[in-house]
Amino acid sequence: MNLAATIKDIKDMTGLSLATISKYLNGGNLLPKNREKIERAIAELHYEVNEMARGLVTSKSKVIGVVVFDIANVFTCTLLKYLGERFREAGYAAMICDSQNDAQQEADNIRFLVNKKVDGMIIIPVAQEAGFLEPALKADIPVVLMDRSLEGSGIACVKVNNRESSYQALEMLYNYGHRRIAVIGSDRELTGRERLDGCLQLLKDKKNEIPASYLKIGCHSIEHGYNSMQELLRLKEPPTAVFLGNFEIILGAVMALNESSFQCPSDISLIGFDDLIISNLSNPRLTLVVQPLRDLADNAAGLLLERLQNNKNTSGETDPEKQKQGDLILPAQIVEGSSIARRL
Amino acid sequence: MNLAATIKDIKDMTGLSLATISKYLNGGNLLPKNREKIERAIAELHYEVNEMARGLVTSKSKVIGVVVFDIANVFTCTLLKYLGERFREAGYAAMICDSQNDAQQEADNIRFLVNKKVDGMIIIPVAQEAGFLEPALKADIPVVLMDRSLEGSGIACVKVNNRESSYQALEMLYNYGHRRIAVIGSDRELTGRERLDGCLQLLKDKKNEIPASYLKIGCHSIEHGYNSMQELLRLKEPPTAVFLGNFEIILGAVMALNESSFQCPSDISLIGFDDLIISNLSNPRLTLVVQPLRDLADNAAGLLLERLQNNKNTSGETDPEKQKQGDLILPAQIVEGSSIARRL
DNA sequence: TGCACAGAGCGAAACGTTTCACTCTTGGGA
DNA sequence: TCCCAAGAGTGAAACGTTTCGCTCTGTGCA
Repeated sequence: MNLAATIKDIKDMTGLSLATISKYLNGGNLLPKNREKIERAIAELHYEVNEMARGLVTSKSKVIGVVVFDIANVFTCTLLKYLGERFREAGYAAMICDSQNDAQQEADNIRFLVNKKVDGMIIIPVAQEAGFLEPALKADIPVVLMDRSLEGSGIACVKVNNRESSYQALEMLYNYGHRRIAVIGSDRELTGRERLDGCLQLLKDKKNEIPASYLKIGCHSIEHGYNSMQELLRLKEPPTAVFLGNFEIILGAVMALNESSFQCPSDISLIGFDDLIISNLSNPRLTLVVQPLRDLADNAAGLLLERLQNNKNTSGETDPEKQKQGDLILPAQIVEGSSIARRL
Repeated sequence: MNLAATIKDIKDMTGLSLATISKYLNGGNLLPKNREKIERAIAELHYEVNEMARGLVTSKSKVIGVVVFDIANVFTCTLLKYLGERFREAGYAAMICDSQNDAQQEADNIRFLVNKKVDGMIIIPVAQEAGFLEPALKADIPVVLMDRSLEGSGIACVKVNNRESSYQALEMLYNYGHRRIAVIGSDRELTGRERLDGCLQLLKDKKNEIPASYLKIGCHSIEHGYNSMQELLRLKEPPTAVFLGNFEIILGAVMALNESSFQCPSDISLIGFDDLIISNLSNPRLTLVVQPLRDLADNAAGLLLERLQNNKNTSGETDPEKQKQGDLILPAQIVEGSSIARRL
């Protein structure tokens, strides 16, 4: 039916040339009289730029691809929210792809976004090697990682100081007088390994040996948290404090604890890594290592937008030295609840 | 540098015409020998279709726009996950836009997606009137709503039976012997109003009058839940049971309860509307009205995909009667925890 | 042997922009 | 008064596909 108006219709209506109208659309200088004419025509015709035609010529889409390992969790979607805000301010839209924790799908996502000619990408990766990024790098699309670095890839990653924060979390337990400290964590992703590292380092530094049964290493899942906590509580000598490696583990562990006869913090103290919102639900309120999600998103978005800007200026001739930026590591913050008891 | 290969490079390499190669790309019939030639060339050149050029000609993008009122919550992003799965299966990608609970931004999002020439839209709206959808409807883009209908708009909405489920939830409290029943809810969105309606209807049907102070009507926010619960507990005669209208309200209310000396369920019983996952954290486990998120997403995606299919077949000549579909209403399910005590 | 027809391939136009290189106009300084 | 530069506008080519209407080839049947 009524096909969308094009620049040609404006030309017919105003008598101006395509080039002039294009100039107007892209913010060039025009005689006020012509400017007015065009504006009237646009209003009357309800003209809207056809982004595909524009994209075809400029090979820019004003779209940023965001690839996340799993979209259905609070960590991810809060980041998405903040990222979205930044991009929108800068005139970019976000195209969000969920990898569903599957490396194959992640690789597909990258290819898909390359085809869509996104101008840049933010990625929270599933894979542990940078190979899957090749299509993007080949197409000269700037990439910024979040949360999980790809070691040795030379691709910048914005993340939290997992190691140091976990160290501090365990230090807190230690300073409260705890010696029988258990750790439920994951060694499946870098993030988890870094957190484990931090925990083990503190124990080592304090020469606070713990039995192997206190070390529950699996993946970041509700199940692992649930089972591990059950096992810990069943021990002849259960720990007096437990470090919970991420949101899902907290969820599972608290569930197991709630079903048991143990009380927090009188019987068992808890400190968790991740989300703030959940601490509202548990009683007592959990003490948590909280990631500065807003800062993480702001920095990642800023880094990417800056690159997009630079790429435009230097028209591709980017200094390879500048590309090889290291990680940007932000401090996490311990927010105290009342889930840690003092032991003397 | 190495510009992406185009169909023309394949032409040069194979000696075939552009039309033939295009035919190959779109699944037409070719001599095996030519098919092979093209495949070899594609592999060698790492050719990938330029979606913008294709889109310019076909004015199809194979992208579905998803506009959500707020991206940073479990309800939304779980839906996004399921929707994404369906769309991916059907060869579509999702472009997700966050309206941040702001009608202005929502209208911008619609315009943006129309410009991006998305093939269809799924919308969980902020606005209560359908006006903001005009750009999409004008451009003949099929739209399916979720969770919140736009009354009188004639646009299909996939949602849960808020009224009936809330009715049943209150009935459950009533059947457990509760008479002093309070309701914390929202009248800001249709969803909230429907739930309130259901609650009030049960009270009416049972001729179970409650004091005005038991009716806490505000918005779906943590704050409203928190403040309302505090106020209820401070009453001379507090309720024995409370209905919590959505996830955020549950969060706030449980927080207030945890800080008080009241115990659930001995002092006060709870039933909440929304998310399953949170019930794992609270102690005791909450009894909840749970929405069938997977079904909601499957149905919404199915409805939209079907329309896209039909539009293609009939090339625009859609029966206006068919467009004016009513809402698709799915039943929610009450999942019992142990947050309701028996009162006799 | 001739004919019709289906299948395969082709050339060129079209999609709606941007951009390059050019022309025209105007006004100010020498 | 003349000249020049800056500013404003223009026509045409280009971006990488799809698609329309056409031609060519070869097969099977009468």
